[in-house]
Amino acid sequence: MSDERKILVTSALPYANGPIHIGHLVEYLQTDIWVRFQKMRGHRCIYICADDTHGTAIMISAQKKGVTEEEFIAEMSASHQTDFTGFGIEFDNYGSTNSPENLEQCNRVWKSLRDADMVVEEEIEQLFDVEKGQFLADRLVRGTCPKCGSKDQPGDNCGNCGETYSPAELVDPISGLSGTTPEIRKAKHLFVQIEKEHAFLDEWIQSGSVPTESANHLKGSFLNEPLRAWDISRPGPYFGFEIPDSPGNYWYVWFDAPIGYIGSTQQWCDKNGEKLEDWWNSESTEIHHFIGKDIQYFHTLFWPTMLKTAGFSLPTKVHIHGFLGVDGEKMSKSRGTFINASKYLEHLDPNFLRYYYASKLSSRVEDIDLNVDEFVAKVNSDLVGKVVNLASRTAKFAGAVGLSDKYPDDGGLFAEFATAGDPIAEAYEAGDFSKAMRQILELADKANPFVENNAPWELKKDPDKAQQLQDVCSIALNLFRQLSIYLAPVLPDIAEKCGELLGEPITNWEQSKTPLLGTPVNKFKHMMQRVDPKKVQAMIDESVVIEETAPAVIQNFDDSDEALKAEPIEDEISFDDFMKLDLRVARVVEANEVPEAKKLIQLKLSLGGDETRNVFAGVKEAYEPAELVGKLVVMVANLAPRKMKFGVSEGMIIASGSGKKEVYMLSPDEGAVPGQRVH
RNA sequence: GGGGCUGUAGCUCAGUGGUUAGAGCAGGGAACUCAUAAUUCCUUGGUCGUCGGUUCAAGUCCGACCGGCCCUACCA
Repeated sequence: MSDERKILVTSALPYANGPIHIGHLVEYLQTDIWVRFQKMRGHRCIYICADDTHGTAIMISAQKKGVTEEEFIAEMSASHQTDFTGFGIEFDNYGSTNSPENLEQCNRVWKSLRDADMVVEEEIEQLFDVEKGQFLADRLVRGTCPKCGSKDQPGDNCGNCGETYSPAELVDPISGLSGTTPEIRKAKHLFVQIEKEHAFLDEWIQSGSVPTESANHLKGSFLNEPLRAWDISRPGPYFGFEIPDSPGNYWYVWFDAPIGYIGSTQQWCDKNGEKLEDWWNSESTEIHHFIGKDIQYFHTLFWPTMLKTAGFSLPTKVHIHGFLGVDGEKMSKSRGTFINASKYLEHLDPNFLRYYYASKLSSRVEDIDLNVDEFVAKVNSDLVGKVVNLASRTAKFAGAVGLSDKYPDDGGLFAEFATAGDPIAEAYEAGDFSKAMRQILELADKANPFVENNAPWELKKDPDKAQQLQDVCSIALNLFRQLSIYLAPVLPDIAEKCGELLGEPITNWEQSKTPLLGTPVNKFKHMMQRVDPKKVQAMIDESVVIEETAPAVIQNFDDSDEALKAEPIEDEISFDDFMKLDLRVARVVEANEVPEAKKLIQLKLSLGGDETRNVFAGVKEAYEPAELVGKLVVMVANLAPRKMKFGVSEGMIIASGSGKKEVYMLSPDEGAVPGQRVH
């Protein structure tokens, strides 16, 4: 450990629009473990994070709550930090993107982009909500497609004809904020031409700073064609920083968020008498970002481009992780598996989750699954049964006499454990925590048989064997101490308790190489409770989100509000509006496989007599063509025809569900005949 | 369709081209009682998705196919 490294580590900045949940924690725990590991190895390592506080969503949430944005983000930041502290996540600095330090760094990066002639301006026609006094993001506008006349289309492209357009081209646009008709206003937007750095990115992506699988993905997608200029401005009002040389315009939240890494570092430097340049402009400092796969292109395309242009160091490594699932499914509020950090802490020990995640995380960009049964079994069996048990079963025999003065012959166990420290450290370094945990548990599996074979409980019965008893316990406790050192990045609490038990704090990895001798052994206290499955269940039960105002009559139905939340009810329409929609009962008379299509089935629908329609329906994953023939369905009969890849579709079948396999066609009760109108 | 990833025991996963493919958990049997119904020992269980190819040698490399996931294009 001669070469001390200087390492700056970040986790993605949590957005100040909601509480921390167990999905977020995959990232923060992973990063915290890595940072603690580096610190134990004697490196200079700082962990930098901040709340990501800007953007439209924050404005809307603050408005809803009736507080200022500043009040809103202050409260959220406090809540985030409480959660992080509760899980033992220790930042060296936790800042905010809404800070003077960050503004200063944004200005600096911005000036560099200007100087490098990376920024272009373009007038864009955008819709303005007069009532709310703000420009509307594309997704906040709906209206009629200018090309095909389909109603209720989003502001960026038509779901019907596929035409892309600007929201200003929509016919009869409606604001999603106020429901009023917005007016067209021109606004100047600023774009960063990252295409200018395409060659640099091609090379950087392959440099080893990005996981291979991500590099391959980027190479085959974004980098395979010219990179689109990045729209980094938003017209006011917008909660963010106003662009100094473009009054009335604000930096888009994704511009100032990553710069928040630097801004928060600046804050830390100011507090600690350090120079920012030593961390962000130094070849001897490593920079490691930990992020989720969903935001990789910000961190692997835009971010390096910004850093390079502004003369900052490039990331040494971008560690990318997958998403968290629970029991094989996405986290779900209705199932109670969307668990907030604070809710977890009400019921369970944070160390359980720290260990469980560590035992699942690898250096690959893979989703991990929190299997509830496995969670209980693994923590109880590995940590309580094997590791902690080692101390629990021997400490009290040694309490009276302490540890032996001379390390006894243990058949090479201590030396073996000490040697194992190197591969374990390698696994930690690579982010392969699951491998590290496996190796540590292998050691624990060698320590327990040692105790078994030397039966201290038998030795205790014979006063002549007192020395032997002390020796056996000294060995077992030293082995336990080695395990605690190796687990310390994951389980700092266990390391601390081990330090208390044996009278010497655990602070450094190298302590695993030398046994403790001749010191007293303190009274053993339980180091970790077993996981109580009942508490896990209680946590899940309390996390279930149900409809608040369910009328008494339907209380027996436990339908969740998930579907409604996913797609809120549309604005009110008049009866005339409704009558424009011509729904008809139709019979499927033909259903053909479209071999090249992934989602579509070609249907011939009969409205009775000779009236038929050719319809492409996106139900391939949910229905077999054969089972559809003869079926009565409900179709939109007067929908404008749409040209699709495999032909023209002349209508739409009514179905519910989120798509893919979750598609449920509606069919009439018996007696209905094709051609009948539905109203 | 294009791009990326993935398929090893009931479950979660290891397996630098080289002896009869491993671990943990779960299952079965026994021992022990120091320990938080902890521990230890023994044991059941796999055509390594399928088919080809390269090689003296393939779970491992290559190709095709089949299945799963993600992004994207066609969810009227």
